[in-house]
Amino acid sequence: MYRIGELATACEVTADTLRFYEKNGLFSPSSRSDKGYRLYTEEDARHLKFILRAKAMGFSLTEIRELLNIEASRSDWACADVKGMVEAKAAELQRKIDEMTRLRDSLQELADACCGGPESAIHCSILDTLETK
Amino acid sequence: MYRIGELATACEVTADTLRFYEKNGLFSPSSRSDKGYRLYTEEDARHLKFILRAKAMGFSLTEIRELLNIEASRSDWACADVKGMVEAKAAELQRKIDEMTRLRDSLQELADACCGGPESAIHCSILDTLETK
DNA sequence: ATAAACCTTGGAGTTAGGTCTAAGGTCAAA
DNA sequence: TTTGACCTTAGACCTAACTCCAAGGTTTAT
Ligand SMILES: [Zn+2]
Ligand SMILES: [Zn+2]
Ligand SMILES: [Zn+2]
Ligand SMILES: [Zn+2]
Repeated sequence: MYRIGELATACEVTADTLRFYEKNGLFSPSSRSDKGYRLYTEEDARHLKFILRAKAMGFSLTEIRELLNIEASRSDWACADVKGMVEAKAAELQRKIDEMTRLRDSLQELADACCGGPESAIHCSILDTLETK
Repeated sequence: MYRIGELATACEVTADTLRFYEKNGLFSPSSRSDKGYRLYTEEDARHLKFILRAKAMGFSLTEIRELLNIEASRSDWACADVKGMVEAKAAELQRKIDEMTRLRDSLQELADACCGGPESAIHCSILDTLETK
């Protein structure tokens, strides 16, 4: 049995984060000590690692809650459901990547047009563009 | 002279947003009517458009405040300063793009390994990976 | 003259994912 | 036995960029 600080340290998060996850219905200790301390089992630890892996994959806590529901009763779901979630997330990420790429290109174009020299910015093409494009 | 709602409509933002920008030191009306209504000039409108263009380029309001300072006294700055800001922003964006691309690839890999079929997710490789990788 | 549409202010609420504080209880070591 | 490290709770605070509200004053159209 781990106490909250031990599990937190082991998983490189803070105890506050674990309490936050608990309050938000992602993850609770299997039991409490007689004085009210949270006690986590190895199984709880695996549970937390699942959450942290999903988070590292870019899932929001809300989405992780869905994944946990599926994981908790796998037989009620189809592979198609799970794959659908992952592909939707990948597509969402792709849209953001595209958007940011366009932005980066615009910025690079802006930067390329500026001489970048040490003289006064009175004639700076970047400011001119922002002012009047 | 535009009143706040007129300028907001013309620039496709809300009056609340303009008040918010004012409260945060980005942009104020040149004058007020005798009853206290904000009155904006054409110059103010250009000012706002500068802000909105910078925002569309991905600059935060804090960064836009800096850009506005530079724009307000161009001769105190060098092209190098301005170009530096823009390139730093482009680099920051690139880092985020790289991060998201890695994430997207991981998700795609996860999805590719799953059959995506209609049968039960008991054997689902996605959940297995999240559980035990 | 009155209703609709506008404007003012200060301040609260939103989202996401925590982070921190206060005030107190518990446990292990020296 | 007393320090120090740990734990408990409720609830406030943080960032970013708004968004909404209440309660009132003004302007415009009919
Ligand atoms: Zn130059
Ligand atoms: Zn320049
Ligand atoms: Zn399958
Ligand atoms: Zn599967």
